Amino acid sequence: MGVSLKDVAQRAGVSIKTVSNVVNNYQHVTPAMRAKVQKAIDELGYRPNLTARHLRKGRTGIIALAVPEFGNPYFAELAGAVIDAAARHDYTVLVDHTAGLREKELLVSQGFRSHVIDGLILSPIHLETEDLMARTETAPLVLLGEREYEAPYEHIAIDNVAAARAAVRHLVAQGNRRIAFLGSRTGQERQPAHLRLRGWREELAAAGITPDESLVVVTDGYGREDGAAGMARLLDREDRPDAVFAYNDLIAIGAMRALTERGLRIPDDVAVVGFDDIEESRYTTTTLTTIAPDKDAIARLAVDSLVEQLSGRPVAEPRRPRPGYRLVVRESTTSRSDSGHTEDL
Amino acid sequence: MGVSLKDVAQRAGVSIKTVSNVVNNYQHVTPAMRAKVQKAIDELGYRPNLTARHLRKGRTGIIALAVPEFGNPYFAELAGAVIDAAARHDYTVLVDHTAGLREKELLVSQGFRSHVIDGLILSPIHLETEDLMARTETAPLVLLGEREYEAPYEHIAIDNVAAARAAVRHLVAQGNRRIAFLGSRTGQERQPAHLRLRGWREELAAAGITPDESLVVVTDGYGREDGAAGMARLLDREDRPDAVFAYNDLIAIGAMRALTERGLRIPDDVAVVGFDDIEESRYTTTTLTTIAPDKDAIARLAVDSLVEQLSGRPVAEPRRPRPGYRLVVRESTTSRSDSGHTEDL
DNA sequence: ATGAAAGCGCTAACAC
DNA sequence: GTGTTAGCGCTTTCAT
Repeated sequence: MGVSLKDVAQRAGVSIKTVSNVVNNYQHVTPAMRAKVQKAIDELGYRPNLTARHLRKGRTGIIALAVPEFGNPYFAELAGAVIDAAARHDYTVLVDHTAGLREKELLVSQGFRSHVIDGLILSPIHLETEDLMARTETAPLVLLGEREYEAPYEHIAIDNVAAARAAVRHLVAQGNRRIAFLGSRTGQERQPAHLRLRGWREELAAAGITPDESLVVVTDGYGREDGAAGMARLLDREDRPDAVFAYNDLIAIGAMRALTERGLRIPDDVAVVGFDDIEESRYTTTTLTTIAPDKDAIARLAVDSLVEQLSGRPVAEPRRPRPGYRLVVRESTTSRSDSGHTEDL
Repeated sequence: MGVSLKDVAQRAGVSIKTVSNVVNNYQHVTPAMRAKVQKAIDELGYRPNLTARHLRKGRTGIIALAVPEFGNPYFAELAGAVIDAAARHDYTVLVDHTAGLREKELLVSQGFRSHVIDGLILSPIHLETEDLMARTETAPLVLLGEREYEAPYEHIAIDNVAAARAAVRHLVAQGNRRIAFLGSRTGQERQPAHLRLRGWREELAAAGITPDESLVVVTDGYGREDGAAGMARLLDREDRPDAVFAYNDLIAIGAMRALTERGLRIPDDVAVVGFDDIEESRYTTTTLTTIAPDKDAIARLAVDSLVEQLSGRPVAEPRRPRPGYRLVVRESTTSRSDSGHTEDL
């Protein structure tokens, strides 16, 4: 096995405690002693066994982040931001994906690695409030994303309704009237796209346009192919829309692909707005107008909340921090000369 | 603190060992005893403390994966594949990113979390052979990616030279002659793009075309913006190329964006080939021809190798498994009717 | 088939 | 300032 504190102590001719003091940069160690111990450490190539330290301290310094899938760049970019935010607090991140399966989300929220992770950041899609209420795991949990829950957990999310309204308002301002919503899951109230769909309804109504529910398109998933398939179905109808508000950028990009394949021009024939501001949206041939959630702020708020709870703050009254977002206007909704500006909201 | 084995033993009126037997599904436990213990476990809500188990067993069941950045979908997609492959061996993956910094790569390879990870899969960019030789950490390490090392570690990578040659051969077959290489780092031999650049040189020579080194474009990084900037510089010259072979898909996508902005048609004016086959490449307005490494195979081979080493196989003679790859022909190199076919190589 | 006891490597109390 | 000791929760001989 490896070299332990005992081995180093023996070599240096001191006690275990002294070596421990040196390793942990304890204040009151004479420089001479420190040097002597350090020499033994170097000679033996000693590396502290963090597992033992974890057992002793009851904490590991590891937090978990569970997202639906890395295939969606939004979550990949978010994961990078979380890792950086956690590193600033000396936490390491264990990343997992749930494939958007309620089963897997449940498993993760119950603490799939009990006692090895100090806390969890979870971005659920199909988890239900009752799942959360039945949770027995005691490690702190912070929720991310659009789904809303009646459960005593901190939830970090931008104001999705307001953001969706901003997107639709922009489309209306550009003169569009038949605006479709692409990426609904089912007709139910608690579906993932709930809030953005509500924003779509509210803003249309506010603009004096009666929301045409037949323009709400259900997709199988939230990827590019789902957007392409949904858009294709929409275009098969007689009365095609003049604009599309997509649940996320991937769906929007899939939709743009479908439009291109049919020879339709963006935005002249159909304007498109997405949601997420993944980097890809800045490089599509027709660059994509989108809502840009402040991913760094989301990551920071989530990690800060977790760290705070780990330091002992009670969660009696979970807050609901609101990270910022922007509407980023690009070519998919405007003539090229107009695009490129950004609206902070 | 939490509920321990001792608490359960006390409640059930048995010894610790018996409870442990039940928890670990040990064979020789009478059903009656098992039921009694299980009851106590359920009543107390006992969860085994994995940290303690780790300390005792000297293994944690956690392996680390370190990639340059999640912003590149290739690595995000690969990470997903590695997590799945590891799960099949009951390993959990701790994902980290190095930002492509040699400093960070060094840190990670030295075992940034000693004793908590059983092994490491690292995709280096700027790490040097000497760094690897100086490594003191004993946890097994598996290397990924294009860089080559003279060090005793297993290295999983497709045949980059052959793959690059296939890409260039395809371009030549389409009638292109002035084929640029986009994404070189410096003029040195050991640069990251080394092998793909060699493939470019070899295939051109084989086709009877003298490689024009002025068509090798250095970029600052490996992202979309780097590709756009590099392509712009190339187009500022008088004698523009008729085709571009990019180091990866992101650079290729950036290049396509630059071409579009200048009103050039793809592939009529300039054909483009990428490398990685990220999903995005199937949805760009002009879909991108690319080399598609078998990511699942790469992930599987890497995890299998690690697991094998963890089970005791010596690494005296590290192998060099060669996962497969394909040339996926899309619109960026052919007229639309020709595209969509795939060549297994 | 079950129990008793040792010890994985470390930190935290408490002595000196 | 430095040494001694107990114990975190678990698995693993070794008894019985």
